Amino acid sequence: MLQQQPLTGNGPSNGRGLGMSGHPGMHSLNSVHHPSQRRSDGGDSGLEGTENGHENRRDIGDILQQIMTITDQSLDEAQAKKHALNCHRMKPALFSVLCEIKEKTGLSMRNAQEDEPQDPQLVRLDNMLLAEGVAGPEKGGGAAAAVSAATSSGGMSPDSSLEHSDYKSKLSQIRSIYHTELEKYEQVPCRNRRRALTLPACTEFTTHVMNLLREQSRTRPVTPREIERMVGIIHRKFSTIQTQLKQSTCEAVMILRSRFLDARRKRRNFSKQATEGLNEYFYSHLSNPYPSEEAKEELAKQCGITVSQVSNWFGNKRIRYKKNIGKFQEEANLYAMKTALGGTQDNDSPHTPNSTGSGSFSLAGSADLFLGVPPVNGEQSAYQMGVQANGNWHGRNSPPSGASPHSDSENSD
DNA sequence: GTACATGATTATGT
DNA sequence: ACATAATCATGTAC
Repeated sequence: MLQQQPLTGNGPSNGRGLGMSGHPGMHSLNSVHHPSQRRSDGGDSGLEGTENGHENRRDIGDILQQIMTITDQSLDEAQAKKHALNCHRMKPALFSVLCEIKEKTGLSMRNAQEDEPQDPQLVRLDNMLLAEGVAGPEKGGGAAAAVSAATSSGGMSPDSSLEHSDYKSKLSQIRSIYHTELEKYEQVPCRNRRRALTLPACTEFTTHVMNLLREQSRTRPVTPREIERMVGIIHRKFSTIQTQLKQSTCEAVMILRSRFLDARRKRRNFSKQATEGLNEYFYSHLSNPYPSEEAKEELAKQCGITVSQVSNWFGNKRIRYKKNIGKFQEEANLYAMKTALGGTQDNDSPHTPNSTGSGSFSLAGSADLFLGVPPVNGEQSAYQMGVQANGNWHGRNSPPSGASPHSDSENSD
């Protein structure tokens, strides 16, 4: 009676009938749970018309014998034999016993670590890919946003648009490779499989293995549970591949990004015209070399650089000039001359020296002031005045405090 | 290879 | 937010 239970077909319904379609009772035997007694007598009196254990034992011996010799036979012979065995009335019983033995040996349990909790590393990778604009929806601005985020802090190099598009194209290359690959490995749940026109490799492979195992379960003990486990293993393998793909994609993006940032950091000297324009402005506003925002914009346009580059340049120039005025005398002279003579160069300037505290510096007005003064001996030349009167420009907030006799207002012209 | 020039970055102050 | 000062990192001349 115990043996009867499996036959009532209460086993899991998935796997049912697969590859066993021609064998009534087979599917239920596949999922037999405690048939241990069955082996003891080999009886199975419940099985279709078995008269006695004696005959059964002979049957089984016969079957085993046939199985043992099957590999020695030709393909055709073996095929025929397989079919015959398949139809043998003892097959279901034997099958279930073999399955049970297999289950007990733990053979099929290998690699059966179930549950795969969401890997935190994978989550991180996903987030990163999303942030970099590789994963997620293709929004034209994705890559650009990442780039501008990366560059917003500092000034963009003048050819940033070039590098920009370079970065973008490289990133979209990575993106497309990533998606092509990911498609292969993505596990499309069987239920939604119809959605995809081309099956991802994972699903295809899984289906293939499942079919193979089902087919093989006709001739060797393979339980549906085992098939399920195998599917699990395959999925895990594929998700490992997926993780690796994500990892290397992240790496590629990082490399691309660092290269881009490096390129941004790379220093390229400004063109001669640009330096000239900047110097002209600087020396013609020596008393207050703080271009206003508009002046900076103007200069940036004129020199083909960015506003922040202009700011950098002026920052560097001021500090370096102040540090070593003597060294810059010749240059100052030159530009003063230039400005005085041609003046053409529209540093025309709205001489908009930065509004902040402009009033305080009037020491040496501007170009015109040091025009006539040859670079005497460095230290005392009129050029320094802008700086020297009271130490430096940044006293510009503090009133001249007597240090500058002839000044009360900034008059750059 | 070295020294210097120069654009960019960073820390700090206002 | 902007300026300075120091520093970094690279370009360039020798």
